[in-house]
Amino acid sequence: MDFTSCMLDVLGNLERTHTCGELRESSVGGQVVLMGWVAKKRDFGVFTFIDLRDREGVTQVVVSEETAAEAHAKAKNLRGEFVIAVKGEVVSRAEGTHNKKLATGDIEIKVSELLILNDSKVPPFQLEVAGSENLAAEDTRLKYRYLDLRRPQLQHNIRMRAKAVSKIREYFDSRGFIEIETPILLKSTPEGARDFIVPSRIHTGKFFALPQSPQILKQLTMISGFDKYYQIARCFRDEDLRADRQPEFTQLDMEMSFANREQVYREMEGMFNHVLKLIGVNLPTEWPRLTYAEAMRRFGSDKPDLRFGMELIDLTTELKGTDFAPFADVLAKGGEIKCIVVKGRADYSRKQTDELQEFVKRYGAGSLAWIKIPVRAGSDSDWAPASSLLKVLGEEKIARLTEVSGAVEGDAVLIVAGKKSVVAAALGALRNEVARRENIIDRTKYKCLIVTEFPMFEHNDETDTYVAAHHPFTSPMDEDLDLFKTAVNDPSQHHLLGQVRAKAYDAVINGYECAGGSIRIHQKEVQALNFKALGMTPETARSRFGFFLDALEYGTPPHGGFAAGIERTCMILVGTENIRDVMAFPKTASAQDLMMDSPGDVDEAQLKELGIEVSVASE
RNA sequence: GGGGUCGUAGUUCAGUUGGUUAGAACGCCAGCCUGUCACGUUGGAGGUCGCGGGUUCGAGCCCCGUCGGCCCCGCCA
Repeated sequence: MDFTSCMLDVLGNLERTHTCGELRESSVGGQVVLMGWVAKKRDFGVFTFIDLRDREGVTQVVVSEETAAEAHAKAKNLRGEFVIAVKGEVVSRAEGTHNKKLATGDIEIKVSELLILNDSKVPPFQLEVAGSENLAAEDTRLKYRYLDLRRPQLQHNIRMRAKAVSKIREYFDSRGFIEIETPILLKSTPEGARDFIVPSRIHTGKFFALPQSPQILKQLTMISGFDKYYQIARCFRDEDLRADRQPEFTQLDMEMSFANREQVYREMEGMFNHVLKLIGVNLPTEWPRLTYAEAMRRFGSDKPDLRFGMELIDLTTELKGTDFAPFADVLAKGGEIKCIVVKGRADYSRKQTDELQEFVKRYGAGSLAWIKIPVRAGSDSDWAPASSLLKVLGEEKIARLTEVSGAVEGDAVLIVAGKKSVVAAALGALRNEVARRENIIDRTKYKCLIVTEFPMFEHNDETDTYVAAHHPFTSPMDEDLDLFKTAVNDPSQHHLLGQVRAKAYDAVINGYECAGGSIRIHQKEVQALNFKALGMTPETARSRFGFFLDALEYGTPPHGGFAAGIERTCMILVGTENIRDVMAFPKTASAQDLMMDSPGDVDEAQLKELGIEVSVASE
């Protein structure tokens, strides 16, 4: 037993009357009991100020030697993060000692009794520091996540998340959707992301898999006749992490029968509009729609941030027939040359354009060409745009490109040439990067849209095969059904698969893909066609999805739905770019939990019982 | 799988061309203080410079390797 624990008090029958965030001038004169953590102690000898903190706020309490000698003696022993209860009178603060920074700053508690309910070690980092840049490094805070969560910012984020989920339930309940829980222990399907697998003890050598999403199960609830389903579903994907990706995450999962795309859009819009009201944002009842093709053409992205313009401009036509070899080469291979215009940055330095060049190279672009149009000073006869392409294209061509780009004096034009997918990826990312650097994004704006008509398949260049762009139950567009049949059944027309569009869609807010979904295939013939398109034999399809194919044969209604990322939605609600800011107990970028130190070893006995032997590959 | 970047006191950081005893602020500990709220004030403690190896008379600094955090590409139906 150490020294401090000898002097701990017991709570007994004492009951808290108020939180640390609610007392105001109107409560003056009342007797109250507050409980919380010591955020700060200011000792003045004969009296002591304590900032008492709980989840609702901070209240200043005063302990005076003169009026409460015993409590004052105890207060001497208080340290940061001690847990205390104080009993006392709410008093108005003296003239000139009000604290405007505190919601409770007009009053304080004149303590008559003080209980030390628990002590605390000195925290490994300071919970309250001025400026987020002085916060302890994230790994330190993650190791002591329970302490980091005491910070008002994280308290706010986690509570906002709870409110968002509550709003989602409120919305779907009111719309006649039924919440149905689906199993966490499922069967592995080697499609898509890597599964987390769980060994079965009873069936030694067999494994469950954790859901990447409850996709098939929610479709089965439609076949079961529930008509409208939703679930706040935990999902697991064993893939590498990012600032907005964790191995386990939560999604709002919904599905509805007898619905067309517009009806699903309405629920998607309705839900987000309901949730965004939490932060006082009113999104349009009907969101703008953009086809995938148009989004890629204009923004180089299937999740464009519409809070700013800076759209991609096509220079391909203007450069047809150029004898500049790199461009001619690109055009001969069916590639394209596009640009963005950065307003007012004709003053980009060599260092800055070099940095932007390095940036686009990450996306496979060979280089970044530029034109800078200086502001003409009076009757300057030597005035001319500067360009990295001046020598190879000539002054006249540069002038033409400038005109086509729409750039004016003072602007910079950034040009990328290459394969269509590379140009889109590089310029789409560059558009966001430049907007961030130039600080042209209005953080008070919320811009949403629905991206429609995603491609049904993506081409894999390495294997020269087509893979499902969404998932293998996504319905093709009615208009593309004949094209789809031809592409699948005529091997010589296989490449047409790349042109088939799906009834798939995403909801995008401020450049974040917040939800995605599709109308599903409900007819077994079309489903069989799709498996064939993906290179699956009927036998393979049966072994993987037999139960589902069986179900499709018993009167499956037309149906569709979507899934929305809870974390990404919350990131928008609280204005963070870090997914860990909206999860109570997140993992690091290497998929570890620094607090509980997981993943960890298991006992040899446990492995034996499961019939598992671990052989770590030696190097 | 690949790339970038960071790692110095409990925390945030500084540390010059490789050169004496590695510094600052906050925090912590002890004392003083009747109105603070970033309290003030006096004094004090606190370091495996991520880890291992190498070069050198001498390494926080240079080289090689390794571990970890963050970010990005691939991946994420």
